[in-house]
Amino acid sequence: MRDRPFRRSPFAIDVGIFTIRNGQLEVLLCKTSDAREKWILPWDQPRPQEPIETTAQRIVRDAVGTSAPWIELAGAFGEGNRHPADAEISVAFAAVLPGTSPPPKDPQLVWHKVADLPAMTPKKRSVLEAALTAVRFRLEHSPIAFRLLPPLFTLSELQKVYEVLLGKRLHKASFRRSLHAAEIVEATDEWRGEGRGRPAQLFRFAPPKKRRAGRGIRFDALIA
Amino acid sequence: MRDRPFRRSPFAIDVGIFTIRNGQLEVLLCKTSDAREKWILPWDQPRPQEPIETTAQRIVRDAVGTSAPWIELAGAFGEGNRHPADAEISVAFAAVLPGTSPPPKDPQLVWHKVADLPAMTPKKRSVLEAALTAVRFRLEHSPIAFRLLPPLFTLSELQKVYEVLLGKRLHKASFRRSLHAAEIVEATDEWRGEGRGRPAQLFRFAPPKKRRAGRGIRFDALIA
DNA sequence: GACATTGGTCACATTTTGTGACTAATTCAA
DNA sequence: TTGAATTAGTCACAAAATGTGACCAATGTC
Repeated sequence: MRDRPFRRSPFAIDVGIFTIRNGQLEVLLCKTSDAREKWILPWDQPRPQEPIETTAQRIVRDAVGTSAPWIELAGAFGEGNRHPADAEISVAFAAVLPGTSPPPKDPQLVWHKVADLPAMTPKKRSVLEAALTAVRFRLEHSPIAFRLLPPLFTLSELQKVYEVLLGKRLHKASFRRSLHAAEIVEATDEWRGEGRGRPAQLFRFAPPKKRRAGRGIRFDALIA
Repeated sequence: MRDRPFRRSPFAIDVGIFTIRNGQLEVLLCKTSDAREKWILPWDQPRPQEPIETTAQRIVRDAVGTSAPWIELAGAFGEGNRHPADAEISVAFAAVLPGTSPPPKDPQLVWHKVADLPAMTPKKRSVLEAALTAVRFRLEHSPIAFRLLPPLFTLSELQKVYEVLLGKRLHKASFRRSLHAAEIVEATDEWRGEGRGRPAQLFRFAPPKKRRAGRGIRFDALIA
């Protein structure tokens, strides 16, 4: 995010950066210098010739020091000149980071629980909603959940990520059965003991080679 | 689509307009004045203060006289000044029309079978691919298939739409069972005889009131 | 050692889906 | 007029996927 863009540009890139910490979904917001304590999403403008995905990743890097293991287009908005740089159009991206990522580099950047957001303008808020919707929506088609975890993780941790994103409890046996059937995780020979309870085996994400042909139509997934 | 934009604007809206005619998926393309006979998607630039969804619908109306019953954001592209109006960013929408829609108003606009596309620049082509992907991808969450049909349709027609979009045959009994279970169609007391064979009952789309809570995770829908 | 806690698996009931075969209503040709 | 061809619509059963409770295993705590 820059205070003085080196080139005036009529569009802006906003990025909703999400992570899970302490079992809660959080988003990285930026405090404005505005007296009314409004918060906005990290943003910037594309440099000349810069692809917008590159801009989005640059915004993430500027905010937390590393690029996001998952990032995707979430929406586009005509803004009516309300954006900080008077952008007429803003393009929103959604990104996720592992919960183990380093803290923000700028004190104006603060992680906020998605369940307890601070004051934002309705417009900013709706951009955030779009990013959040994109994350939840792509959950079953993109390996988002795995990107919210470090390379090695336990199956309980993975299940917890799904539970947080879906907002509902899952049954352990069902969850693991689907996981193994899809051959989407690979067991390592490492185990982790986390204080009390039996130690858990560590797994890594195994990108699927070939997708099985999907089954019939699911009309019950239709909205409106 | 305008030849001389009344306001220079650095971004453009492209719309992939799809329909199904004669059992084939088709897209509406515009012939450029270029000697090399390249084809592009219908496009325009937003007017001052105009929301981009409005621009997209205006492009559809200008092309075929009616607005699209379904239209949705499909992608955003940094273009590196290759767009006809030197746009740096183009926002792509995907739209569908019933196969019964009137023919294009401009002779430069021609329906092309998606399975047999004419010469396009790689960039334009990838925008079209993005629009097509958006249609296929949203198929199970948006009532797209119903928007490709007139208000009253037979179940065989609906099945055919799904088969064309999915690129595979479906089993009649399964298809209808899912359809009725989701209460997504409503029988009318009209019937239509189409030459030979038993007449078919006409149905209308019944927007679902309440979604059933989805079942477990489908890891086999994950890509890459 | 008993117990609480977390990980991991199993078996079985229930639900959903795949599939072929069947009946119904119409047109067309002999 | 009859029967083959064609398209619509339904049924029943097999196969597969999912929901669910119970169980055993390994660790820390008291």
